[in-house]
Amino acid sequence: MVTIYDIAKQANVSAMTVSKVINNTGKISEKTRSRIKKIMEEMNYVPNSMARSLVLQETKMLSLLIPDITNPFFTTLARGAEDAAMRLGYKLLFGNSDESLTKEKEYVDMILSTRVDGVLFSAASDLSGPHLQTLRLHRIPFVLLDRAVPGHECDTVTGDSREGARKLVEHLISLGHRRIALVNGSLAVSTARDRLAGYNDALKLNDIAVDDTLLLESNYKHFEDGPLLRSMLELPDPPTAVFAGNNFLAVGLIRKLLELGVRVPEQMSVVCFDDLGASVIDPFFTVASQPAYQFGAMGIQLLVDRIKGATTPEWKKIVLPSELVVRSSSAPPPAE
Amino acid sequence: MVTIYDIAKQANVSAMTVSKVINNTGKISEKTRSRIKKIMEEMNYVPNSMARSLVLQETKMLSLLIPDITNPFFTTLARGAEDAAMRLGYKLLFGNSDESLTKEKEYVDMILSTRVDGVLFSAASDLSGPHLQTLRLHRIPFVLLDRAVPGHECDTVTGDSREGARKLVEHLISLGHRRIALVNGSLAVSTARDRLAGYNDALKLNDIAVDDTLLLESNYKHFEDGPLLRSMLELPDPPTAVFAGNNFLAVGLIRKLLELGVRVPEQMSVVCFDDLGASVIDPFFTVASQPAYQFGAMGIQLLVDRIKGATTPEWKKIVLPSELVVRSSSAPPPAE
DNA sequence: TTGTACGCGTTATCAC
DNA sequence: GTGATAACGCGTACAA
Repeated sequence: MVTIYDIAKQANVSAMTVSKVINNTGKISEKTRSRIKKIMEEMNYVPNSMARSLVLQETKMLSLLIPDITNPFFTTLARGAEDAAMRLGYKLLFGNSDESLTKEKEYVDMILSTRVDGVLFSAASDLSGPHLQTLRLHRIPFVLLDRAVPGHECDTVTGDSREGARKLVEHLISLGHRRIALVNGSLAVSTARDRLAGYNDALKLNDIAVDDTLLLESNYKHFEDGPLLRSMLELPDPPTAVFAGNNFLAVGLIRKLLELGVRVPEQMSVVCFDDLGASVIDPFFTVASQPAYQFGAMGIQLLVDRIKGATTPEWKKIVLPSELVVRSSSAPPPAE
Repeated sequence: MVTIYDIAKQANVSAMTVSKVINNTGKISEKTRSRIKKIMEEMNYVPNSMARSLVLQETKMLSLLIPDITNPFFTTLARGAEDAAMRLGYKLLFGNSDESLTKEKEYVDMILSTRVDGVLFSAASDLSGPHLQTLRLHRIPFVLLDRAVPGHECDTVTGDSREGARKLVEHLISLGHRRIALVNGSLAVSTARDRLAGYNDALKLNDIAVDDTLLLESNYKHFEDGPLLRSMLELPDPPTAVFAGNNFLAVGLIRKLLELGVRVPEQMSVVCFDDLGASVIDPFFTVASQPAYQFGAMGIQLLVDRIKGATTPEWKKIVLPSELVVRSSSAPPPAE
């Protein structure tokens, strides 16, 4: 491996002069500068970023922890973070916790030993609290993305889940639905709680009683509660519409409905949070679409501001609006 | 930041003793070992992996470069790579080249300066050759994933694109199609060339003449050639089926067809390479499905073998089979 | 404008 | 069993 010393020897200068050329620091005559640059080219020299980090006490690396790398919401968010990071001169270390606390912990350990300058953290659930404590203990700045963690004040970029959920459900109500089910993610995740709250808001605003038998708590990765759905459909007064907590739940739900011979939207309307990304043929779902790319981009911006101390001490809370997009998965309830 | 010396001082031993405890190396009395461990806990000590890498001359990090982080094929591949890497004690540094040579180069530079132990490389195109040269020049082991680069012999994990394409097209032929269009990715990408070859194989085997007017070279990210498609449909003898080079092309194509009022599969059959992942509602496409997760997992295995010198000198070429999955996007051609 | 001495946090070697 | 020393590749402070 060619080092700064090899270059120095070749150029008949000290290592320091080479270092100064690399970093454009100090005064160097144009002549030696270009001579050294040429030699670096010829010898294929690449600075060792670890050695540099060791002395500089910064890595110029940020870490992005997401809970599901297969979900288009998070991959789009990742693209936003990646672009912003690169633009600001940082590298991004991706981590995929797979909604698992164990994996998340492994990534936190790696983050600590790698000494990244900051973390963009989309928590697996409320139980991620200790992981945030660990980061704080080690003075690693972080920004929470998409999901808040109760009891942890910090910079955050979240969506307006409550608002968005209310709009979706009111859309259903305006179509004439009054029996509206909610198939949600785990209530240990803040967005799921907010979406439930928005759902409740909408019902209350329209004088519809909340019926617990219409509430299903599943998880954001897969819809696995076919039997519960079936018994919900067999209720004396079954739902005519379902609000799914995220895109994957909506997909799983629809698959199950198709299997059960329930047509959407003729017999059952389905709406959901988050869009489905590029791989969908016929935009079909009525959704509350979130600006995923912006989540990542703004998160990085916030994080870098915090690292550079360019922010006021109080925590910044950015809330990104979701947009109600009405498509063909929602329609008036079937006539009695 | 607490260092090995802080621990040593607290424990009244030398830094060396602490190091030995950390790495379970050398002889240490059980008593001091547990005492030191306890102190490390209390002081929240985390080894600095950069300092360690500097002296050890290895980082235990691998890099994965993929061309499209929004494509389910590559995210699934990434999951496979991630799991395998973690299992073998390596961290994974993701890079998303976005099918862009410029971004790819930036990632290669970062790879060099980070001194990763090896690279899993899914090349943007044949033009990535120089990037591979760079890696080789710096003696960084790499494994090519999914896409070969002509003129670069190395370990590879690829799919049987030619075979799979032939099977897909023969499936169409067996349904009665004889005018079969190909909407392909850039021919600067090896898989696109292989799929074209498989397409040609199938036609030749069945005595169907290749008609250049039925060939469209687009790109794997988006289908953007609506006008060309339209003129193809206005041909005196238009195609009755299309073979799309990958999943995103198929989706873009279908969207365009819907727009033009062409029904699939009644008026036009569509088949494609790669499946669409978890976010698809009603598995619809007839596809050649590739074991994406395996691509990543086996790639890591190969790479680590190579790093450890556990492999024979000759290059390993793993070819993963694709599976023809017949669904509802393909049907006999419309009766004349 | 250029060079010297030192330190960043860790481990290998070898002596005690 | 334990410890002193040097080395990994680089940048800062200070001299020259």
